[in-house]
Amino acid sequence: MKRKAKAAPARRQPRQRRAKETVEAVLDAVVRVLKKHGVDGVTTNRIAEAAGVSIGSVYQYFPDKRAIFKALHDRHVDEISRHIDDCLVAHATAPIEDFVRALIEALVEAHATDPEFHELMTTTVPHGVEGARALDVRLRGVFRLALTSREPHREGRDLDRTLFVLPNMVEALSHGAAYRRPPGLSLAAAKNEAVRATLLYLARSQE
Amino acid sequence: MKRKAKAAPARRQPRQRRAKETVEAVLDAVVRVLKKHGVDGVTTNRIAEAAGVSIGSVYQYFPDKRAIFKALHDRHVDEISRHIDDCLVAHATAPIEDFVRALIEALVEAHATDPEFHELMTTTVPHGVEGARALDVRLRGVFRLALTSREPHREGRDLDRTLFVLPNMVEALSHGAAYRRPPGLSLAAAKNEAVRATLLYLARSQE
Amino acid sequence: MKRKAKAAPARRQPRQRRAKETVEAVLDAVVRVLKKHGVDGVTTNRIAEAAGVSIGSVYQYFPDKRAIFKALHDRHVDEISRHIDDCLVAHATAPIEDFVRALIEALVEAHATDPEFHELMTTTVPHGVEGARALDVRLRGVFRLALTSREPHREGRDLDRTLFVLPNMVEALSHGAAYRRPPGLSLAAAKNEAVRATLLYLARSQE
Amino acid sequence: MKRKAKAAPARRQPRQRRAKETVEAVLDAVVRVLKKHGVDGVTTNRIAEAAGVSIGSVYQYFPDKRAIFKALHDRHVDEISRHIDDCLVAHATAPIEDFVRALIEALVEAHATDPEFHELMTTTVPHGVEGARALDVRLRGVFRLALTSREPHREGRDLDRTLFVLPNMVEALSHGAAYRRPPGLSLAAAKNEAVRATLLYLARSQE
DNA sequence: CATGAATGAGTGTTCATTCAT
DNA sequence: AATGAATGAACACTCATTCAT
Repeated sequence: MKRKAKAAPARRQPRQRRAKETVEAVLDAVVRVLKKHGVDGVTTNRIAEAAGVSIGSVYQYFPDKRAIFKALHDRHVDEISRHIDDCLVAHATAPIEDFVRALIEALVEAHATDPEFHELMTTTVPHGVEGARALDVRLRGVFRLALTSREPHREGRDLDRTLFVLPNMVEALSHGAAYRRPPGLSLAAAKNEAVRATLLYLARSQE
Repeated sequence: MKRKAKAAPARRQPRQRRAKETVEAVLDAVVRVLKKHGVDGVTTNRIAEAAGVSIGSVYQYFPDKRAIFKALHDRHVDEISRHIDDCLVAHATAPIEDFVRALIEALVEAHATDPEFHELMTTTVPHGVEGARALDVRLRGVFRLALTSREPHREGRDLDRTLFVLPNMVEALSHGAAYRRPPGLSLAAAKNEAVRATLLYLARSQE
Repeated sequence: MKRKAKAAPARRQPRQRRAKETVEAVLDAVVRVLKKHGVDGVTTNRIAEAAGVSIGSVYQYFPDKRAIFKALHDRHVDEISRHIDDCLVAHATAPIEDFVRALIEALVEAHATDPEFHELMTTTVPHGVEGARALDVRLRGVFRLALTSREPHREGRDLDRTLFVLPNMVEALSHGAAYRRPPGLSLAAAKNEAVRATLLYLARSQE
Repeated sequence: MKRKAKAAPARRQPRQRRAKETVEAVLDAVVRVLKKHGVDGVTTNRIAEAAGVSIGSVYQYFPDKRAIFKALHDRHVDEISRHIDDCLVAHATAPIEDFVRALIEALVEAHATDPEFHELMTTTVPHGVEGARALDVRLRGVFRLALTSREPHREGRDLDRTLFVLPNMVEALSHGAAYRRPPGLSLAAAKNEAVRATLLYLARSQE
């Protein structure tokens, strides 16, 4: 019974795995081509070659070139989102300060791994307006959760103000620590100061 | 000798005026084309048409297409820089808090005038890495001046940390107030909170 | 000896039936795709999908795309040829006028069944030069037979002239009656007039 | 006065002449490429090269490839139409038989000049359905005029029937004489027989 | 034999740039 | 200096065809 249902997944699994692999290979290839040839040097054929697949296969998985860039941005957002979520659940019951510290450290870490790539992505690769907002919106949602679960009485104007400053501040300082530090400031020092500044604000956010 | 240099001035004045006008017309045209056709719809011929000049004239003033985008970014940076400088001199002797407040208000104002354009510029128009850093660097210089002129004893690590947080914070909150507010928060409220957060940090920046 | 020839038949029969079915399915699919997507929309993959077979199977029966179109044309020519032959044998001893009438009626009928398809075939689907001539040549042969069997003395110039006009006339008026009638003329009326005009010529063809 | 009005045409004339020349060069190039490389070998770049213009210039005058083919067909239809019109006015007061004879001779002549090209056009180059009908419709209009101007009392069913047969017959026999003759029949003989057959029908068309 | 994912040569087309007028 | 027709390198993308499964 249910033979079909059983048999199908067994075969679709490798197919989906293959697809996933190809998609990943293409996105990784974009990064490599981007670093080597610059934005204007990123052609679909070059991507295919760098990915080790045929140009036809690229178009099997992406409707057009823009979709490739979009997928790359989305992958980044997804990765960051995963880190954010991990922090959220890991410090669900801990003081919010711990969560904020962990969050900033995770974000800095994520962007410091390959700052060149991240900077190229945000400054040269065209990404839609909504793409730029995605992380901001997500961060806001997470902070809303983190705050209201701990201080259920907070709401309205006061909360809105805090939820305006926190995401923008955390994102800017994380990026800044990763690749916009003043010369002479270490990554660790920048990270610590980012945390300190954020907690400082958080402590007096509801005045 | 120097005949050329002597003969020219009489005619160069009008010529330079004409040139300036054309350059401005082209840059304004880019903005219009950008809004109407999207980034991918910005072609040099379309720019020329929208500017009311021939494509040949565009190339009289810009070596290539990238230069046009660069000039547009530069114009924006210059405008912002002018605001920053104005604030700096206007509050040279006033408490630093007054300067910070005026600065943020000026920046928010500048970006709130045409948020659609500014967001398009930062998210869709390719701008070199150094272009993205220009404002950051400038802001850092200004803050260094503002701080050291008032508190000559501040220096080293402490100062670096402050000069890391302040520019990133001010820029992010200014942009955020202009076009990344949470729904339900007014521009004025966001601006005030941006100021409050910044001053909060500033007050305890040297701990 | 002839082992292969002996062993195969038992299995070849069903195989050939299967093959015939697939070929027919493919050709029918071309017609459907042609009507729905236009000539430029006729891709081999779309044909395969519409035929309910894999693209690989299509290439099992057709060496390349042109062969598919050729087969479609051939099928049409074969069908028409069958009608022509039927008329020929059915009126082998009858007056030639009866044969001509029956022939034209059969041809009109054949093209009036699906005029859209027939018009698309002749106007948009590329068919080799020889393909276009096939029916003309066949028709000429049939008329030669029909005439010489009845009037053995006819020959030479006179016969050539008649064998030039008749095929062209019959074909043109048959197609015309099916899908190039003036507005306001019924299919039946056009058919009758086509017969009348042809018989008129035939009656005085040897002057 | 009216200086502008006078000056402009003087300059637009050469521009339009140039445009016309380019368009003609492109269409002529298509014919050459078609004969040398076959339909599938007709690429836009090859056309441009054969025409001695850049591919960019081709696209200055034609929106896409199909438009090039369409223009080629249109040019043919226009040329034929001109011949038809010439016959019409040249024999406006002469007996209709003279007009028909002149018409067929003109059509045969027109297609016999380059039968290879004309046959390729109708059998291999994709042309829209309406394109195929254009000449038929035009011919019908001309015959209507020729008939009603001479025999004003003809109308209705009778006229419709005649206007169905004549265009189809004339077109088919003209094409046939040009490149579908039976082997052994000269062009002149075919032409004469085409005329004879048409006049035969015309003489008894209103029975 | 059937399948359909993968291939990649080749195409139509764009658009930044030039240069004769 | 201004013009804008002409250029052609280069690109995104398609689709006939193959072949491993």
